[in-house]
Amino acid sequence: MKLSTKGRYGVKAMFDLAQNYGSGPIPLNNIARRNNISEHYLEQLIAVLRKAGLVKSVRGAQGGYILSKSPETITVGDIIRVLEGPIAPVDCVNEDEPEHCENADFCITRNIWAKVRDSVAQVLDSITLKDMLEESKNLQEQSYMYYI
Amino acid sequence: MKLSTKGRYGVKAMFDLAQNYGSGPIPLNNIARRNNISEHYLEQLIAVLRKAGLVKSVRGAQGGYILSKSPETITVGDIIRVLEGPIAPVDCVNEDEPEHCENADFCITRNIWAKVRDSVAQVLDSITLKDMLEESKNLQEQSYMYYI
DNA sequence: CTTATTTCCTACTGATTTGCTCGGCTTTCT
DNA sequence: AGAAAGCCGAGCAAATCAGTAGGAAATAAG
Repeated sequence: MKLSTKGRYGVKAMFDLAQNYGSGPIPLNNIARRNNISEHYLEQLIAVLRKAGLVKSVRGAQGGYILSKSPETITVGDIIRVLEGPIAPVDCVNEDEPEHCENADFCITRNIWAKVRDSVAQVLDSITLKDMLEESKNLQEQSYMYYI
Repeated sequence: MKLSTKGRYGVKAMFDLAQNYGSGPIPLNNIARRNNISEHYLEQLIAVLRKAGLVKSVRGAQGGYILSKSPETITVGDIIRVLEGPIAPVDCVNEDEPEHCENADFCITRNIWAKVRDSVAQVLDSITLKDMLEESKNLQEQSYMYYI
């Protein structure tokens, strides 16, 4: 039940882009440096995000990446699904094309995995990049208060 | 975010033992055959469950395995934790000993993974083997009704 | 006492996934 | 022209997965 670094790095990178939303294209090496991620590896991940239409790229000098939609319209679930595939603890409850299983109708464990899938999806789909930006602002205010 | 076969097979095997609870020790080859699992492989998994105290074994002819507690006191979460380790989509929100991360206090993504962990744990910890037995009975009744 | 049944234990293995690295090509701004 | 970026494909070491293989020890039944 672990997430791979694809999903983790992907969410970090997208959050970084959200924090810089409106400031033009952000070069990948900036994102990689700020988040301690190998630039070459992140390149492969963001290529997937680009092909899925979540980010746009600007080539050439002063180029970089931009969110293709505003932060409130992108959820963590969107990012995870692109990088990790459909949310499902086991293949027989896959969101897209559930693997066929002849005794699915009578399978008790299957119902459990469906519940897990739904609860994970509910959490991930309810959090937008904008929510994260706001939470980040709250945290900063709190730590400011702490030093008064 | 996939469960391995360890968790899946383990829950199936434990549910099988729950269905046979009170009928003395159940030999492993029966469980393996009923659930289409390699007996040798299941052997390794049930050894872990035994060492964790979830099942008891009876050696020798007419031996086998028995749940060490009644089905209503064993949750799916208990089984998964034994076979797959602590529930956590990433190590920094591990239930037992979270991996140290110096900027955990300011990490926004960390909060997301903690929410995922909690929602998964909530689902898995709320389902006991007895719940599964009852659901199984309901399903059987429904399919009986269907044929009247 | 012997034999069949069953658990217990250790080691090995092929396939797949993960988490990268390396090198080079193309585009575009200055 | 040159530097700064994205784009692309190949390769690779380590870990994990999902088993196999083979036998030793315990116990019930005959």
